[in-house]
Amino acid sequence: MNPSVIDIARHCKVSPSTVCRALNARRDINAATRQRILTACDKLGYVKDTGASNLRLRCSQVIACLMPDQTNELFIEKLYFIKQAVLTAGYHWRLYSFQDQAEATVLLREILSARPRGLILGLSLDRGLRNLLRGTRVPAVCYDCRTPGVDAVTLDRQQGAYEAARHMLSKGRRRILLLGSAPDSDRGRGYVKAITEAGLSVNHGLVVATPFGKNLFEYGYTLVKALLGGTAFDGILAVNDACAIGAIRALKEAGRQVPRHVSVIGFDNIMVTPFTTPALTTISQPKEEMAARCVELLLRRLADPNAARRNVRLKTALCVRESA
DNA sequence: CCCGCTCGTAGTCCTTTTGA
DNA sequence: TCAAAAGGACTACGAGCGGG
Repeated sequence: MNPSVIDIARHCKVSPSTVCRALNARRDINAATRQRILTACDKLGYVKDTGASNLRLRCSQVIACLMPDQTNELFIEKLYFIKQAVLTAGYHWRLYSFQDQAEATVLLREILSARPRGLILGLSLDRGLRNLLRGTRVPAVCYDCRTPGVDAVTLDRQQGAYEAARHMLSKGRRRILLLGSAPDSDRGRGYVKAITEAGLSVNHGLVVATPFGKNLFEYGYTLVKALLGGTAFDGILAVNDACAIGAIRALKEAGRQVPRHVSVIGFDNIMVTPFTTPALTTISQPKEEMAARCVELLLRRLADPNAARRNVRLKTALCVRESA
């Protein structure tokens, strides 16, 4: 049985309230008394019962983050900025990651039962889960996804892809490969818009959709390698930087120079790109701003649970690194 | 006598368990 | 079935004490 503040108080011959003062770094306690209590906590193996603490305070200080499992660099960077934003706002951060919808459902129930102060969701909720969320009244915000009735921060990928494709067209590229995105996806719509605005028609042989997988470096590499034998292209708009880096490797192996022979634009601007692949132009996600806006929306919802729902849509920025 | 520091008492929070 | 109790952390309020 874990010792409680009462046990610590008894051991130190003070009251439980004095122990609480010591544990919570309050000013109204003598420094020597505080040190004596903290030493006793260490000695007796005291661990705060957060359930009881939440009970007393009527809320927890935890902002939970439920995100899909991913192993890519972008995911790590996203989490880093979300965590920083949560900590900066003075809350604790807990990450829960899921592999499929079934696990997400189980985790969401677990999260809500712990009554977090807020929730950052990396998935769209179905009707059942929306009802669950509404019942607990835990304020939530969707990160880069949408759920009816829930605040959201999303990214305008269509505009990003549109600007990227226009950039390549302005450099004289006419056969641009859309690598990893379907024509009816956000990126695909931006691509199609730019192509048609330039008076060209969309060549469906230049649109290759790939499912999101564990290793997009590999996808980019193998797909471009396979295409190089038969399909002519002078530009690649890749679904993300990892895919683009794989594509560039395949191009190099085939003796094609980037960007002299083929322009390549990735998506996401992961931190490693400028060091590993300086020639790669990329469409930058404002990850830090997205995280900050999420927390901002949560705090707003905490202050006014009845505030009108908001969807903050952020723009991408084209980071041009190539010279061609 | 007043003020500030330190610490204790009593009561609160809400859900689950227990007992009548 | 329903009321009461339990669980642990926390704080509002107030008391004791010493120094100016």
